[in-house]
Amino acid sequence: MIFGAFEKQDLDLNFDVTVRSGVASLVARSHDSLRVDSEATESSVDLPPGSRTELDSTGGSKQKRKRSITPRKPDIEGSIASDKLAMKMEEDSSDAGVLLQQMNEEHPKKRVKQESDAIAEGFKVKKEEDRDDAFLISVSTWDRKEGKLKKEDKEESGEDPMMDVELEDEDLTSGMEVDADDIDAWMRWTTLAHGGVLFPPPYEPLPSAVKMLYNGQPVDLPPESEEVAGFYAALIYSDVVQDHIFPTNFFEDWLGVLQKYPPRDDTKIDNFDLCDFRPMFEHFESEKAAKKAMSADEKKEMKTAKEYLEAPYAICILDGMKEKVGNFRVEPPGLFRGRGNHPKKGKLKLRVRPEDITINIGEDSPIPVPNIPGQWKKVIHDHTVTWLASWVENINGHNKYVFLAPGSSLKGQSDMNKFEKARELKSHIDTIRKGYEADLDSKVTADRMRATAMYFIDKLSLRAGNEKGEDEADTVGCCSLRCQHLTLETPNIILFDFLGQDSIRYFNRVQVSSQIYGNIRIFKENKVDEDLLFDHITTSGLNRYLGTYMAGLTVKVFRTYNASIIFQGLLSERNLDGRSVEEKVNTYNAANRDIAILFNHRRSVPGQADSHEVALGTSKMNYLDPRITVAWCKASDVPLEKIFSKSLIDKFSWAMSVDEEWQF
DNA sequence: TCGAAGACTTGGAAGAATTTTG
DNA sequence: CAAAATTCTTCCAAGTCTTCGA
Repeated sequence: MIFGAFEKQDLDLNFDVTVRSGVASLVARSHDSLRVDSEATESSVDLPPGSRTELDSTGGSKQKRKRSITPRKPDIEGSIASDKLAMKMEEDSSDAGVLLQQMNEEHPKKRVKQESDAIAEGFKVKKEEDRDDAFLISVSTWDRKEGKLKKEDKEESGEDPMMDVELEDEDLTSGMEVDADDIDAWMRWTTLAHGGVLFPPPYEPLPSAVKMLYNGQPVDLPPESEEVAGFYAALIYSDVVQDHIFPTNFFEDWLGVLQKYPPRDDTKIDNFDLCDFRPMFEHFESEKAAKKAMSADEKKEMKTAKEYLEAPYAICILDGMKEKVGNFRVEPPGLFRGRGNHPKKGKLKLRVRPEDITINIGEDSPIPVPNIPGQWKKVIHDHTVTWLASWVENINGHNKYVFLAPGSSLKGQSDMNKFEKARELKSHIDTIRKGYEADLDSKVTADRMRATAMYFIDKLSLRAGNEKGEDEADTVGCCSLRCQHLTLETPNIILFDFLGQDSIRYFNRVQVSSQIYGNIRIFKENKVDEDLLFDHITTSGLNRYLGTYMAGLTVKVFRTYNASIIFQGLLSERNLDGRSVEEKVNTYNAANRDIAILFNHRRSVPGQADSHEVALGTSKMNYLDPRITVAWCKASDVPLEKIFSKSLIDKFSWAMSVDEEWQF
């Protein structure tokens, strides 16, 4: 009895695309076992009952819940005081070496690793050295942050005069009694030095021979409007432009720019159909070709120059440790590429200036100087957040942040916390399942809806499904499912068909109990297609309910939990004795694939419109506890590099030391 | 109490780099 | 060897969930 089968033809609308190594179907027979059938490999595996709830004795340290108390935040906002301005780093000295030196002078007790030779030369650091170093750093920082080391932690931070100031400040200004322990819990760093963000180079006007045509005639555009025209010109043959919304939004915004910066030859542009961007497109193409045709040496030289330019921004010093920064390059202007049917796609994403950017940095660290003219919007010293810089993008008004790289200790710490929380769910899952099963026939509609939603979240790993606005793509998750997204088929089959995150289609035919089936029929009664299926529940209500079972439990934890526990079960079922490394890797990938299919992780196949294949990377990156993989590799003698790329090994450095017995 | 703002994780596309194939 | 295929990295959009503020 097949439950929730992905059928080949369901994976895309018009094309017969082969899902190459297996179409898996999730088979749920009872709440105690989930089965993943891999049709193509003709193998089916069952998790032994109980394996999902097996308790683990190695349980990690209980992490203190971040912000479990809600005292008023200390006033952390700073200003660009004139004396600080004087301390600004000089353009060519704002590199890691200088940052390190400063940190050493100001915090002599925070032993900053002296690597003057390597770091002073920044970009010249050899890759291998760099990696070893990063590994050492993240391990030691991680130790420091372990809950049991908190005492030491406190003593250490006590050495920093700024911490004392913050604490006193808090005690004075808030009526609430907050002990130093609590403050400590939501401080994410003590000292932080960094080089700010790297702005893209200013726009360079096209050669005068390259002009767009309007009504067949070349138009002399000023650089400001030429730049925006160029954004569109680069896309004229691409798929993103082949609908109505994109060009319409582009044209509207471009007309706005043209009003301010009209053609110098007084051409009046008001009809999009008369615009011919092909000369610009061809120019870009030939530039691309020229770049491609460069000799290997030239390419290498350019790369080195780029790394040299970026070196001061690529790392920061957090609590005395060198850490990689993630997205230090400011997003260049362009046309907004919303996914799916986004009503704002094609709109102009403006160039970000220093005046748009808030810098978050340690009080004692030199304030970086922007690499283009201008002053930062403001400089703050917020120890409770992990971002180095932020700005508001103009399309949706959302905040954007510069964070540390995935391999940093800060990110590694959160990542480990995430998986530890998922492991904690193991000891509550039975109670939770009993709870929602009992509520499936509740007389209270809200409870019955919540129970039914929980069933989908638990069994199908659906996302929570927060409410979305009119000015966003119409996508849904569990709580935002509408009647039109579920079709009932006899006997007891539910057909799910909706667009999830990134407008990826979720199509699944699922056999359910008559209780679930009946519930859905009731929830759909007297409603139209556009009505909410679960109109008596919300994501925040659902999360509040989950929180009563386990502190910090939310819907998303179920995804992490399900992915990791099922994956581990799949791996442990295969006896790999005497198999070649290649066969073992194939087994691993098959299990990974089953998870990716359950989670509906897909990517489009280049060239073939609307056709998708299973993507393994997302689950590996976000949902599968890396310690499962490390332990499996050790136990089965498979080099980790066969499974994790360099950047994943870096990201998961916190997980490398588990032994082969380790269990999720 | 509730909508908006804020902070962080999750996600696919595109481009770059590397490996395989012919 | 080149080009095709595959894998990895970068980019930045789109989620989740918490906190803020009226």
